[in-house]
Amino acid sequence: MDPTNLRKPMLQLPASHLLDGLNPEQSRAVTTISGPVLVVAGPGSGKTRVLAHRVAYLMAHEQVPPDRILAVTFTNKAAREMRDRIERLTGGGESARGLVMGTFHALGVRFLRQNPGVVADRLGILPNFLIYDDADQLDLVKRSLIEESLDQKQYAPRRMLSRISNQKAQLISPDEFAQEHVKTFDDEIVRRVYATYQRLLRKANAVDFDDLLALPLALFDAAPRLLEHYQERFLHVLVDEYQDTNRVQYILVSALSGKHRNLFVVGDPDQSIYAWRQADIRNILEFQQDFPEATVINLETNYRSTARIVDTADRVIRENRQRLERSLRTDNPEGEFVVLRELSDGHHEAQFIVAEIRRLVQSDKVTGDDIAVMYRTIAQSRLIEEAFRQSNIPYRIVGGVRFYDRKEVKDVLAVLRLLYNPADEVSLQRIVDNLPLGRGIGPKALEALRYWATLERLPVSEAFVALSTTGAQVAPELGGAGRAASTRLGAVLASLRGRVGSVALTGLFDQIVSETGYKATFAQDSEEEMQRWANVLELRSDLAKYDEVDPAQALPQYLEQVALVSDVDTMEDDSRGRVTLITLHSAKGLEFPVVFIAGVEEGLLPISRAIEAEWQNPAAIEEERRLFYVGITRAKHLLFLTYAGSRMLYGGYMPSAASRFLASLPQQHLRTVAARPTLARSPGRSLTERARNTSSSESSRPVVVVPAPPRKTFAAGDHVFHPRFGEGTVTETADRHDDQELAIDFARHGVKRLLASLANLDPLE
DNA sequence: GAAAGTGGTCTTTTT
DNA sequence: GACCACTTTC
Repeated sequence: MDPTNLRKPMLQLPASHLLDGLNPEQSRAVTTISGPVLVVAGPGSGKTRVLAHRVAYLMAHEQVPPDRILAVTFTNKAAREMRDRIERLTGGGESARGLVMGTFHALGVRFLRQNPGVVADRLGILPNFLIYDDADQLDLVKRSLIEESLDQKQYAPRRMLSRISNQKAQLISPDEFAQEHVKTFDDEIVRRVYATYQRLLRKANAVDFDDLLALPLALFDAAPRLLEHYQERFLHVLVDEYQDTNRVQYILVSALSGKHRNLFVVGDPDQSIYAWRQADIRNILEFQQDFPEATVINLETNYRSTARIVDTADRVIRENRQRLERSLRTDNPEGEFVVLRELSDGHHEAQFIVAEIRRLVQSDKVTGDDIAVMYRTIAQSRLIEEAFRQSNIPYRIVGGVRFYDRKEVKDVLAVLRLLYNPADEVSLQRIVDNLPLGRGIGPKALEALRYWATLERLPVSEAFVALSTTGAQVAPELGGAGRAASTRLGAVLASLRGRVGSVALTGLFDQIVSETGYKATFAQDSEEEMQRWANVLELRSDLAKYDEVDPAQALPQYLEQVALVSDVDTMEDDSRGRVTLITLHSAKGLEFPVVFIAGVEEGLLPISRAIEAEWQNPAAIEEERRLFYVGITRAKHLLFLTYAGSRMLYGGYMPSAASRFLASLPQQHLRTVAARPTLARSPGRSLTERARNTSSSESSRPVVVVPAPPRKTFAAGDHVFHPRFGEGTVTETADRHDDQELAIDFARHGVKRLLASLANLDPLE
């Protein structure tokens, strides 16, 4: 941590091996050590490798002490992997100790935690601050709406939060917003909500994700010598996924590298998929303007995917107008065809994916680990998950509801959070609403205590504690039942607080679930309840990981980890044979031998919101196209693209059209199969009909349509898969005209009699 | 104050 | 079809 610590590293390894196996451009990226460097790296071009080798090279060859290197990654997982890699390259052991590496947000916390005095004095944030996640923020916005007497129907909290976050990501304070950015009545509402939100956030001694980026800058403004200290210290600053940085991150990085100007950024403008959270593609496009002396290196050779996949990706992304002209190439073999498949609906799509996965796994060429199914929206995962469960295909889901976001987990976490930060009103509210101990404490009691606490200049939870210790003088207008219930809660909080810092977190957990009566709320007889209780116990095992940590430090460290881990971070490298289900966004940076992209449809990819905004904002569609590009380029060997003719939306089936993006797929790499005629559930028109009937929009351009395979016939004993009923065995068959009537015994639904032509059955081996 | 019921609204992606 | 805010009923 000490910047004056300029000790020479003990590494005396020959550094020559660090360039082994790198191509000339990669080598140049590793060895261009002084001045700003921009590496524009296409997918699969070895950028992770370059980053790791560069850091290792700086340490081993240039003798830069690890603690004078700062590397920013997009996820914690990437940081972990990078560290491992660097350690392996530099002789293992603890060689990478001292390297400052992590996400922007983790880095932000680090700066704040390292300077508690200045942060408290100048920014008004006490050392025990909490990090509010998305759900907490939303709670706070709702509370702000209530305080401002605004209708939640009219001013959707989600939208308000997104507008607030946009302001914060541009460093626009509530005051500045009020003075310069209020143009419409809606802006005026935003102004009010933003101001209140920010006030409540600070009152709760909490910071949100945007603050984690903005507050370090405020800190440096308040204490310029602090910035100088870090500038002096960091000889080298490296940033991964630079195309997805926002304005604040750009300023932070520029500031930190301001002294030595050794700023090394790696990114791919074609993979910029976070504009919606204020990522600013200009950061990478204008790097050379910002740093005129910059060296620019292009990595265009793809080592990941087959030639057919690379060419397909290249053709797709070429259609974007706002783009640096460049190409992606590979020396890899041609590989297999890309498969494009139309299905009648989402069930059938899931069933197709299941059938293909079975086929692949049974061929022994791949295992479940090798396969990922990607989609645009989390909602799509449900049908696929269901089909996997019914077919006993092991899977894991990345994204969606984080473990820490589950209700029952959050309930217990709320207590831990409140113990750490008594000002955390969001958690207090949660406890009052959800734990048995909160019963009997209604809005009136809470308001009375809140009022009293304000008068006494205490955090609200202290009012509860005070009730249990000093009783009568507290909140005199609080009557009978409410007073009794509040006193009970206060007593438990006081008792728990007495043990914080001296007892291990698991001990605290045990006391919480028993004394708050939480454990008793889970009914023994309900399977669902038992599952939820199992989740609570899983939280206990998670806490147990911190039992080795000094009890005084365990709670803050744990809570910080909870706030900053993403779902991808917890993804194990070894998925133990399970297929990965993942959103396209989360899949960035990953690779799989086999990739399915489901729902390549108008309305999903591109998403409907982007289509609606198309005329006003064509860039939105381009971002969707980049997302598709990211998906395609995750695949090493096999790529399957599927879309459905109709899809369930708001509880009803809606016709769905093939994505416009499919029109740019090169036909020579494609195997296309249209939907089988399915009479049962097919309100959507087939692709050919759609191409014939709709007008000249791009989306209607026909993709090659291969005739549907001949209808299969079934015999008794056949194993089949039905999109609704799952797996079953044919027990009887009877010929009806040119059709078959089948009796099928389904594992989960018993015997059904179905017509072969209508039932969407797929044979199973 | 709590539980059960009703009607209206939504679904983009995440550190 | 799921979830939430709001109501009715006890």
